[in-house]
Order: sequence, then C-alpha cells, then structure tokens
Amino acid sequence: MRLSTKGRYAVTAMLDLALNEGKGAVTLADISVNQGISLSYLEQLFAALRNKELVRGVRGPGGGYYLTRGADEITVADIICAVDEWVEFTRCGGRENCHAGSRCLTHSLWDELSEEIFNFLKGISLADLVERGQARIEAAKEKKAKVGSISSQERAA
Amino acid sequence: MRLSTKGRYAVTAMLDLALNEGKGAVTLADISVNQGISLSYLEQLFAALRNKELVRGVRGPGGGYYLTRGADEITVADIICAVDEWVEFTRCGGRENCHAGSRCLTHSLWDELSEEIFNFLKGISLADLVERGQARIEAAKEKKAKVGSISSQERAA
DNA sequence: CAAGTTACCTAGCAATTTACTCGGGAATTA
DNA sequence: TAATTCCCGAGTAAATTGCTAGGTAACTTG
Repeated sequence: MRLSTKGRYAVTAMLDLALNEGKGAVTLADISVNQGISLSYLEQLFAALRNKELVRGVRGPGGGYYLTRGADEITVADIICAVDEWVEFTRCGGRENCHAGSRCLTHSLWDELSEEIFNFLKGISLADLVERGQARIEAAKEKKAKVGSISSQERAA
Repeated sequence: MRLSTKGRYAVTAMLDLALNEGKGAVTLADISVNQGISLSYLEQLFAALRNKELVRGVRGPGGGYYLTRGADEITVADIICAVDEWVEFTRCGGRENCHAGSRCLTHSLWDELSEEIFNFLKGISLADLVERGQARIEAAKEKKAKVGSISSQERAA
C-alpha cells in the first residue's frame, strides 16, 4: 500500500507538456533536466503514455512530445493508469470468489477504496493543475462532493 | 501505485478477531486455516500489530490473540498503518522543497490524495465491517460526503 | 547528401517489497 | 513434563522501481 513516485513522475512530466501547450514540442532531454528524472526512465514512461495515446512523439531536430488531446481532456487517472499497472484497482482484479465472510468483506472494502482513489484522480485534469495550481485541487474536491459525478470539461473558470 | 494484499490480509485477520470478540482468544493457526494465509506470514503481520498495540498475544494452550480495544475503536487505517510502511502518506513525506512549479503541483496533489485515502480508511472501523458488512461501507461514505470530505459513488456510470 | 538531433527500443542491474518457508526458541496450561 | 501457543530471526523467489548502457530509426538543417 504505497503511492510510488512512478505515477508522480509521469504526472510531473505531462504537466511540463501541458505548460508548453501551443508553444511547440518538448524534448525528453528538457524534462529530464527540469525535473531531475533520468532520460531513459522518461523514455520508458513515455513509451507507456504513447501506447495509451496520451502523447505524440516527433523525431528529429525540433521534435519532441505533444499532448494528443487538450490538457483539459487528460486526467491524472489517465496518466497513472498508463504508467502503472493499476492491477488491483478499478475492475481488473476483485473477481475472486468470496467463500469466507470476512474475506468477502475486505474484498468489497478494497473495491470501494479503489473506486474512491480512481474517482478522485479522474476528477483532476492537467488543465486543472496548470490553470489554478493547488487551489484547483480543493475546488475539484468540492465539486465532486456536490455533484457526485465528474466531467472535467466544464471549466468553472 | 498499487494496493497490496498485505494490508488486506491484516484487515481480514483482524476481522476474524473482531468476529470472535468476547468469545476468547483466536489462534493464528485458526486464522491461517480460515483465511488461507501462511502461519509465519501472519506472525510477522501480528508482530507489527502488537507493536502498535492493536492486539495482545497470550501464550500457551488456550492462548491466542485479543483486540486491545473495542472493534469500534480500531479503524482500517490503524491496521494498515501498522503493517505497511505507509511512508509517502499522511505527513511523513512531502517535506521536499518545491523548486520547480510543476513539481510543486504534483507534490500537493499527492498530499491531497494521501489524505483522501487516509480519511476514507479512518472512517471505517472493524465494528463497521463486522456489524453491517458491505452496507456499512456505503453508509460511511454517505456520512463523509455530508461532512464535505470527498466521495461520490456513481458506479456503472 | 551528411551530420546532428531526437524519438524509439532492448537488455540488464541494484535496491526494495511481498509473501512465504524453515528452524528454532519462550511462556503458559494441564 | 509435555503440549500448545506465541515469539523471533534468517533466508528466498518473484515482482517492482528507478536507473544505466548501448543501440536503431526518422527527421531537419547546413
């Protein structure tokens, strides 16, 4: 039970792309220097992000990475799902038969927790992080508590 | 970023104790058979639980483990904190200097997430799990949503 | 075209964690 | 004394994390 830095690295790197939106490509070398992450490790993370079609790479001089969608259409959950296995979350696991009562109880507890975490991360887009910084996170929480459903497209500006 | 089964094992085992509250000690051998967890692994988990004074062990025939407090005074968060390192959660981490802007943003995001998870787990006691099973979990979420913390269950969206 | 730049790919590594086995104790009860 | 049960430490295979090393492929510019 730990929040590894892997997902955080990915989110941080994606934030670098979002901050540069509309201003050309961002090279991994830049991100590596900016964020203090090893270049090869970044390449691995971005391979995963590419697979999930969150970023697009352009080779050659002047190349680098772009977001494939707007920063408001990419959530933190998307990023973390891409780089982490996330196996026991959402729906991928949890299909064990529940024979013993207490085992069943903890299974449903874990499912609930997974959903909590997932929904929280799904409610925060890159644009949220960019535009308003930490204050925005609080807002996302308020919004979720009120509405109960998340659509990151409505920017309450 | 994964929810390991370690904490789940511990919660499950503690549930066994809670289910037997007032009916004498529960041996690790029993739990091992009931839950299909290796005895030695249970011993390690219970060593941690003992350190945090969540359980009390009694040796000799007729011995076993008791909860040191009522099941309503032990939360899932207590249990998981005892057996997991939980390092990057709550407050233990996050005291890094935030130089780069995007790094700072993700740090605060991670702090928020940690607190979300912690609060969720803190809101569920062993008694909750025992008395009402899964229904109780929903109730805990409702309670929290009212107070304004987080939570929103829109399953099967 | 050639050279440089950048993405892309594969392999391997040390450290840590997980879940487990083994082999002993030490305290308590009968 | 003997059985039971907690207690303790060492060791292990597999997986994960974060990283290094050493390539190849595509693209742009001089």
